[in-house]
Amino acid sequence: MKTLRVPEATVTRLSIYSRFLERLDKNGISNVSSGEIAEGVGVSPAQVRKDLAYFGEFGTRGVGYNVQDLMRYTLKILGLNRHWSLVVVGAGNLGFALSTYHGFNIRNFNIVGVFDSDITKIGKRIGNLEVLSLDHFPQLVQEHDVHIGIIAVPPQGAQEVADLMIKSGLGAILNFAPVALNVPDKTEVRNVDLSVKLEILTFNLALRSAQSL
Amino acid sequence: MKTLRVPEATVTRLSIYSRFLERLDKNGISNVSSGEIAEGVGVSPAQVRKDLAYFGEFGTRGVGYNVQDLMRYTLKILGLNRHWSLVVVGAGNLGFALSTYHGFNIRNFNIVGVFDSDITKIGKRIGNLEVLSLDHFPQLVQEHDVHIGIIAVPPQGAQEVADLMIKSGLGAILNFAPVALNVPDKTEVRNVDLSVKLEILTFNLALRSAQSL
DNA sequence: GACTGTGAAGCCATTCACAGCT
DNA sequence: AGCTGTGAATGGCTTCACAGTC
Repeated sequence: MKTLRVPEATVTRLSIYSRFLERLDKNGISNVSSGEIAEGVGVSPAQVRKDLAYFGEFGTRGVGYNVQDLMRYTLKILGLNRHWSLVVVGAGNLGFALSTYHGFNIRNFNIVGVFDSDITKIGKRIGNLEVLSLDHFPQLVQEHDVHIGIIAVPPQGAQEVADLMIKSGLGAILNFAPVALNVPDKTEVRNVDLSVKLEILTFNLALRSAQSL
Repeated sequence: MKTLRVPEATVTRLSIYSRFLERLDKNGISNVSSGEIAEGVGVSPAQVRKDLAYFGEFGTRGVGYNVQDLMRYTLKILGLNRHWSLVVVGAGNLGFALSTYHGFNIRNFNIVGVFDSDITKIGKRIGNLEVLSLDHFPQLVQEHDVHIGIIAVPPQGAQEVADLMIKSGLGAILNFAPVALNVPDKTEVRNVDLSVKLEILTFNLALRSAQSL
């Protein structure tokens, strides 16, 4: 088997390209060059071409790329030629925001369950869902063929939730809790750490004011 | 002047180390080795030492690092030896969640203003803040000496908000809108793109099921 | 003996530059 | 002439391996 080794940064940009292409398509633009994509998303043209080259030849020399075709290819590569059901654990403010985040729907993601261990939150309505006790977690995951879970609980509870997710058969976790999760190799985990991003900003601001002394 | 060129990945990890060290400190642990830090946050021991080496020598050979000292150093490096006032633009679900996110307070970040252009949201209470019209934006930024703004509006409005932030004197932006912002070089921007992270997961899940055919 | 600090090596991602096609 | 596709060159981050210190 040809083992496709693609840099994660490339996958990240592919996701961004695909959204940009959707925008072009919606605006009725049918052809685009690597330079225009680069301009639109803030990378170099060579980078765009190299990224796409990992997956095939999608363009026409001298002309560029067909927007609709390339859009479909990128979506397919990202696995977005199907629906994905998601579950969210944690019905606090962040969990609520994620459960109702419109950006997910647009990209074919569907939240099918929201869970919390806090008895005061169970039964609460979020959109057309009801917050459930974690007792129902494994069953709902099975019924809806869920593969991805989102963790939006405080750090102390995150590992326990991850364990439950893995035991219930999820293959991928998006973790918003600021802790390193311990999971088997086969489980894909990506962290979104809100404070870290802010601290990159403060680092740079602090550096800058130190330099101007 | 010695120009300190530090990889962004190093800054990211520094932020993670510092939080881990806070946890150790809270648990009364006073000494730690690079191996223990590595274990705790999921990187290699050499990486930990290399990262710290960008900023000085903080350990004792044969012994390790003093937790409290190293914690303070890392916080200082990240610019967290002071308070930072933040403003959030966008009082939708995401803006609301960010405005009330406890993780920010813990790290010395303080949300001092939440704004929206939607007249139905203005006046709404979020914690002890009131959602304000953008008319008040420049004034509040000045009064509270704000340097960092968070964008939590739909993609169409993001660039306009960024322009206002820059005109009002902010030096750094954390952008949750899934678009590339156009800003002058001096303005620091970092993007948090929720869909992108999910799509890295679907990419890997799709890849995996393709490989097992 | 244990663990840090660091030059060197290795590895990976990005950029360059140009051949190839329309 | 214009733009893609790609091998080669570059640059940057991570890992290695060991000298230095307690």
